[in-house]
Amino acid sequence: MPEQDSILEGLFQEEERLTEKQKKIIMAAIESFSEKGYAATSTSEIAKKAGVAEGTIFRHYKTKKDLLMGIVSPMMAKLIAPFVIKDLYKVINHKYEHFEDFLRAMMENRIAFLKNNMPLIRILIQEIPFHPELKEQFKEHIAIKVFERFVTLAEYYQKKGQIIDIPAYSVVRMTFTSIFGFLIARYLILPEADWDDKKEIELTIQFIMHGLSAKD
Amino acid sequence: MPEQDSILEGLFQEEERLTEKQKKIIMAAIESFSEKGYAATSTSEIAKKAGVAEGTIFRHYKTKKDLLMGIVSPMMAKLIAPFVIKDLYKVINHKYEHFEDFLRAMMENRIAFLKNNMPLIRILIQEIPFHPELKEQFKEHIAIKVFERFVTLAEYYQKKGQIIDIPAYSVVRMTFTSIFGFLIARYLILPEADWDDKKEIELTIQFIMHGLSAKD
Amino acid sequence: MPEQDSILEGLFQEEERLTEKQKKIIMAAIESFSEKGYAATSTSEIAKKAGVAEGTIFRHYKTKKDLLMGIVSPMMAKLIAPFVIKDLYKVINHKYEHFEDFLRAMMENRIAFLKNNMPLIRILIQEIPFHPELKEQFKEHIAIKVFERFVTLAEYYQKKGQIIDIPAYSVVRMTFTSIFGFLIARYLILPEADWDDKKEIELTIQFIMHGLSAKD
Amino acid sequence: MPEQDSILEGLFQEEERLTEKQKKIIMAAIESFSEKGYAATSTSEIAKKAGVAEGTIFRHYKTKKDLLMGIVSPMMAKLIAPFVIKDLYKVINHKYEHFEDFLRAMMENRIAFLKNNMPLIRILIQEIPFHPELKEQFKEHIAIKVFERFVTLAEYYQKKGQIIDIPAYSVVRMTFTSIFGFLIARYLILPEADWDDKKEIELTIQFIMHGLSAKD
DNA sequence: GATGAATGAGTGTTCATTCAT
DNA sequence: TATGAATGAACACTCATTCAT
Repeated sequence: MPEQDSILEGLFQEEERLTEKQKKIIMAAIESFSEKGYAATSTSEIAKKAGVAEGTIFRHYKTKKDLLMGIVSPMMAKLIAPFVIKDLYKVINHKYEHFEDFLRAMMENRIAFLKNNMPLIRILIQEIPFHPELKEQFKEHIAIKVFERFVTLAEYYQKKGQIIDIPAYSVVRMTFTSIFGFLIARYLILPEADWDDKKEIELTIQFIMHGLSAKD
Repeated sequence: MPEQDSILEGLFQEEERLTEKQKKIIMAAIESFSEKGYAATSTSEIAKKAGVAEGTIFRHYKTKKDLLMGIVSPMMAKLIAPFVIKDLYKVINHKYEHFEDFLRAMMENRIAFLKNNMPLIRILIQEIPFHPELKEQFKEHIAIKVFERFVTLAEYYQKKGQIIDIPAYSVVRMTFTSIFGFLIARYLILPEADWDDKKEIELTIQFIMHGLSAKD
Repeated sequence: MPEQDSILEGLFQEEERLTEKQKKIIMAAIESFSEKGYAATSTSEIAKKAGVAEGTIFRHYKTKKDLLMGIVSPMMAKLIAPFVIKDLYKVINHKYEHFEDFLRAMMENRIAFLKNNMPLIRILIQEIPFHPELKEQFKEHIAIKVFERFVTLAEYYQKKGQIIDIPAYSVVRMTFTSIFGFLIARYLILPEADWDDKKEIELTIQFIMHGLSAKD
Repeated sequence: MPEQDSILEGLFQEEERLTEKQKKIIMAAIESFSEKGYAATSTSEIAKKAGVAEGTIFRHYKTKKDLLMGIVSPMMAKLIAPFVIKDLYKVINHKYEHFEDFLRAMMENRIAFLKNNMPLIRILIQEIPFHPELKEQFKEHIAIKVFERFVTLAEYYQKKGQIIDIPAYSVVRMTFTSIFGFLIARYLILPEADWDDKKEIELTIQFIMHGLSAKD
C-alpha cells in the first residue's frame, strides 16, 4: 500500500505544467517559510535559494502571498483527503472492527504523513494565526469536514458499545488532542530527544482507549 | 484567593520605574505582535498605536527584538511560578489527596491565567518557532523545570496507587496534552464557538482519570 | 602624448558593464563626498543628484561605504601606476639624464593628473584619516611601493653625483614635500589666488635642486 | 622659558568660568572629533564619554557646531600668536642674526606645539575643508596675518643677503612646505615609524638653507 | 545647572513589485 | 519564459535638539 504521502512530490507529479524553475521556487519557499516564517522571508532570498531571477517568482505568482497560498492550499486538500474518502470507507466496510484498530491505523498513517511533510505542516501551523483566509480554509476543510466525519465514526463506535456515551464531538476532540499532542511533542517541541516511538504510540492508544472506554 | 494573575498588571505594578509612555508602548506592542506577529509588525505602527514618537520606543528598547524579549521574558517566569512553588507545596502538604482534585485545581487555575493573558500567550506560542533564544528559554524553564516537578508529582500519585504504572513522563505528557488540547481548541482555534466550559472541563478530567486509572 | 589621465573616464571606459545610472551615481557621489565629506553626505542626496531612486544605489553598492570604496580604490591603482611602471623605466633608459629633467617631467605629469582628478583626490585626502582600511591601502600602495621606487631613483642620481649624499629616503621626502606642498597650496588652499604656474614650478624645481645639490 | 604650549590647558586656565563638566565635554569632544571626524561623531557619544547627560552639552553650546567652534576657534588665535608677536619681535631685535637660527628655533617651537596639541590640530586640518567659516577664519588669521609677517621676515633676510632674491612669498611657501611636510610625514602619516628627529630636522634645515641660499 | 525622557525628521538599507529587454 | 535593473515606500534605528523637572 505505498500511498503517495509526500504532498510535494504529489504536487510536482500531477501538475505537469510546472517548469523546473517553478519547482525550485516552491522548494526554496517551503524551506524558508518553514524556518523563518512567511513575514520574515524575502522574495529575493527565495529567488537566490532557488537559483532564479527575482522577477521569475512574480511570473508565476502575482504576489508573495500568492506564493504562500500556492504552497499551503494544495496541502489542505491532501491533508483531509485520506480521512474523508479512504479511511471512512474502510471503517464502514468493517475493516476496523474495533475503535482501537482504527486508532492504531490512523496514528501510523498520520505519523508517516507528518514525517514526509514536516516543513509544509510547520508553515501551515505557523501561518494560520496571521492569515484569516488560511484560518477560514482550515476551519472549513479540517474543522468541519474532517471533524464531521470523525463525529460520525465516533457515533458508530459508540453504538457498537466500544466508546463511552458522552457527546461525540468531545470524543473526537480528546482523541485528536491526544494524538496531536504526541505528534507535536515528538516532532515540533522535542524532535531531538530520544523517543521510543513504538512504545509511546502504544501508551497513547491505551490512554485514549481507557479514557474513552465504555466499561466504566 | 484573588491571586494576581495578569502578567501585565503585575509587571506594571512591580516595576515602578516604568513611564506612562513605556506602558503604552508595551501594551501597543502586545496587541500588534499578538495579532499580526512580530515580523509583520512595524515599529512605526506600534508608536502610532501607543501615541508616542517612534524614537521613544528605541529610548527604552535598543532594538525591536529587545522589545519582544522585554515582553516575553517576564512571562516565562510568571508562567512557571505557580507550578514550581505553590502547587507543588500544596500537593505535598496533602492539600490534594487525590490526583483528580489536583487536576481540577490546576485546570481552573490555568484557565484563569490563560483568560487574563491571552495576547501574551499567543505571542509566546507564535514566536517560539522563529527565535532560537526563546525556544531555549522555553525549554529550560518550562520543558525542564515544570516538567520535572510534574514527573515528581506523577510518581507521588503512582505510589499512592492512583495512577497506572507507566513511565511518569508519559503520564505528564498525556495529562498536559489533554489539558492544553482543550485550552487550545477552546481559546485559540474555536474561541467564538458556544462552549459549555464546566462540562468540557469535567469531561476532560474524567477522560484523563480513566485514561490513567490504575484500576484496569 | 595625450595620456588618459582622468581616472573617471578611464573607469567608465574600461568597465563597459557600468549602467548609465551607475555612472550618474558615481559622479554624484564624487561631487558630494568631495564637497561635504563622506559622513555628511546622505545617500538620499546622492540619489537625488544622480536622478535615480535611492534603492538603485544599493543595487550596485551593498552599503554606503562600498560606494566610497568603489570610488576611491581604483584611484589608488591609477595614482601609482605611472610612477611604478612608465617613469621609472624611462629614467633607467637614460631618458632623464639629469635629476632636474626628471623632476620637471614629474611635476608636469602630476599637475595634469591633479587637475583632471581634483574631486577624487580631495576625497582621498579627506577620508583617509577616518577609514583605517583606506589608510592601510594608502600606506601599502603609495607609501611603500611608490616610495621604494623613488628611493631607488634617488640612489641612482646620487651615484651619478647629482644629488647630495644623505639618506635617500630623506631626499625623497623633501622632494615630495616640496612638490605636494606647492600643489596643495595651489589647488587646495588658495585655488582662487592668481598663480603664475610656470614660474612657481620653476622656482620649486630650483629650490629642490639647490637644496639637494651635491656641489656644496 | 617653558611657555604654556598646550592650548587646552591654557583654555581651561584662562576661562575660570568653565565648570568641571564643561571641561569634560570639551575633552571628550576633542577626542571623538579628532578620531572619527565631526560629522561622524554624535552628541550622545560625547555626552557618554564625558560622563554628563545629553542635555548638558546643549546648556553650554547651543548646537553641535557651536561645540566644534568653541574648540577650534581659540586654537586659531593660539596658533598664530607666537608668530605674530613674540618671534617677529625677537628677529627684529637681532635675536636671530641668521635665517638658519630662526629656522631652527621655529621648528623646535612648532614641533613642541604640535606634540602638545595633536588632537586639536587634527580636528582643524580635518574639518577645514567642510566648514567655510573655518576656512575663512583660517585664511584670515593664518594665511594672511602669519604669511604677511613671514614675508616681512623673508625680505629682512633677503636684504641681509642670506636668502636668494626671488619673490618673498615664494620663499615663505617653500619654507613652510618643507617644515610642515616634515611634520605631517612625522606625526600624521607615519607616526609609528622609527624617526631620528634630530637628524631629520637638521637635514630639513640644511635642505631649506641650500635651497634658498644666495650663494649660488 | 543639570538631567534624561521625549521628539520627529532623517539615516542607511530592504522590500515586493514592475517592466523593458 | 526568464531576466535583473529600477523603483519608491517602508523599514528599523539614530540624530540633534527641547523642555519639564
